[in-house]
Amino acid sequence: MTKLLIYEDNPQLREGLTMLINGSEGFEVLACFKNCNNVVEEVSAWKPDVILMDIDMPGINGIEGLKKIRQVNDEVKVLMLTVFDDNKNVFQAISSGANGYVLKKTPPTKLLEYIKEAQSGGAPMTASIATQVLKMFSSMNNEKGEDYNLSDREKQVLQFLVEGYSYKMIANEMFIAIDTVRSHIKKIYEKLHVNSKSEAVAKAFKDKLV
Amino acid sequence: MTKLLIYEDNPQLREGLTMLINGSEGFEVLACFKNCNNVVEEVSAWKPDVILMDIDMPGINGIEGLKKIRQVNDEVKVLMLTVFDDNKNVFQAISSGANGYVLKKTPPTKLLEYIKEAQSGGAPMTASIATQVLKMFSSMNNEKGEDYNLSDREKQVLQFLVEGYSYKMIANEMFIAIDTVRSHIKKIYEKLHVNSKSEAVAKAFKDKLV
DNA sequence: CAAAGGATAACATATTTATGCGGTTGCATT
DNA sequence: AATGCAACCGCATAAATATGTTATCCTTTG
Repeated sequence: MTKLLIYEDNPQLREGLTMLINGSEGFEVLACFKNCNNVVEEVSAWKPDVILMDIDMPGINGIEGLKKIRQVNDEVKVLMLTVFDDNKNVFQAISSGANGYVLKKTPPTKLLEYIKEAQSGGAPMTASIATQVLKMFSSMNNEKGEDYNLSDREKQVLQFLVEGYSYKMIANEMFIAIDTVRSHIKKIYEKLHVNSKSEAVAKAFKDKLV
Repeated sequence: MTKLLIYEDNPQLREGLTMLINGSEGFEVLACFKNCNNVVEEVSAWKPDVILMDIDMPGINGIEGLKKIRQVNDEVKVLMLTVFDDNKNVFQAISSGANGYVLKKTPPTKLLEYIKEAQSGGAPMTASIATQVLKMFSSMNNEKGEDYNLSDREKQVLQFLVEGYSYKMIANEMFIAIDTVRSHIKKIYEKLHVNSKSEAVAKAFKDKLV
């Protein structure tokens, strides 16, 4: 039995969803709310498996509600409902920990499928949204490149630099003399074409060496 | 009618997939190949709607094959098939332009659904993989967090630090005395709770202050 | 108006870093 | 056997950095 909570400000849609879901084998709507004002308490009290969360709500919107939930509960699956598939919300919702993102125009049978998919750890998304997510994903990817072929030891040293260690501390951590640390670092600078600690650190981040 | 190409080195699986798909209403396997050596030509010649691409193949693997395809064709949907749901491949595949990523153990009926979903612009993924994608997505976004409320001038200075400038250079760039640069940097260190240039740089990257 | 805080600047000093040079050892490839 | 290379170590020196203290000028805000 999949237990749900519904957050939706529109009374018609709220009723419609409730009837649809309660009328389906294996699903049960525990409660409905028209805003997220007490979302944390409600989720704690009802312990649902899945939450249907409308995005466009007056007061605390769905994304804010989701964030509140995630501050105290990483387990419950949250399926975002929305009319529009606009980029900004999708990104926000997903990076705030939404488990799925579906349009309200999704046909009833499909919606039930999505709920089950969310419950079992999937990431149900309307096609148009899935495409957006993949686009964002691949566009933000940075296609590293340079190798610099640092030796193992050099990589370790660079790691320590990135973590803010001084030469002395690195020498201690690695059980080598400080002059050896110097040697390594000089080599690293040559290979990365830099000539200061902070440049090396910056390059390490930029080039995803760490 | 959904037209497919299949790339899969294992003969049994290749046959099995072909039979499954050809035996289903609305699907047609145009051709099968056991490697990606001529993938570009083959795709151009057959013009499939969807490609099933095994990841683990000898020679040119599925990811490389995908990349080759994407260099000349952004339209065709590519569904990656794999035995393992290991992180690295998922990331690579998606950022190389895969439309979906499913495990080979996916049951036949589900697979057909996935194919249709891919064709209609969706992003079909096995649940475990979808979860990974969302995790990556949300971890890489991070949403700053700390504010540190650096003043405008301090932000500028930090920016220069990140770009590897020395105090002297910063003083020149900003038309202020080097001692003023010191003052700013001391303030920055206090606010960021660090005490060296490279730590500040690292923190700037980590917290996306730059 | 007074307080608060940002931006500017100077001076002093200890520590750290960058860079040059030199070297030994041990392992793997040729 | 010879070569190359990573890893190790030392010494020296100039430059840069970190830290403290103090002080002026200006704008914002209660």
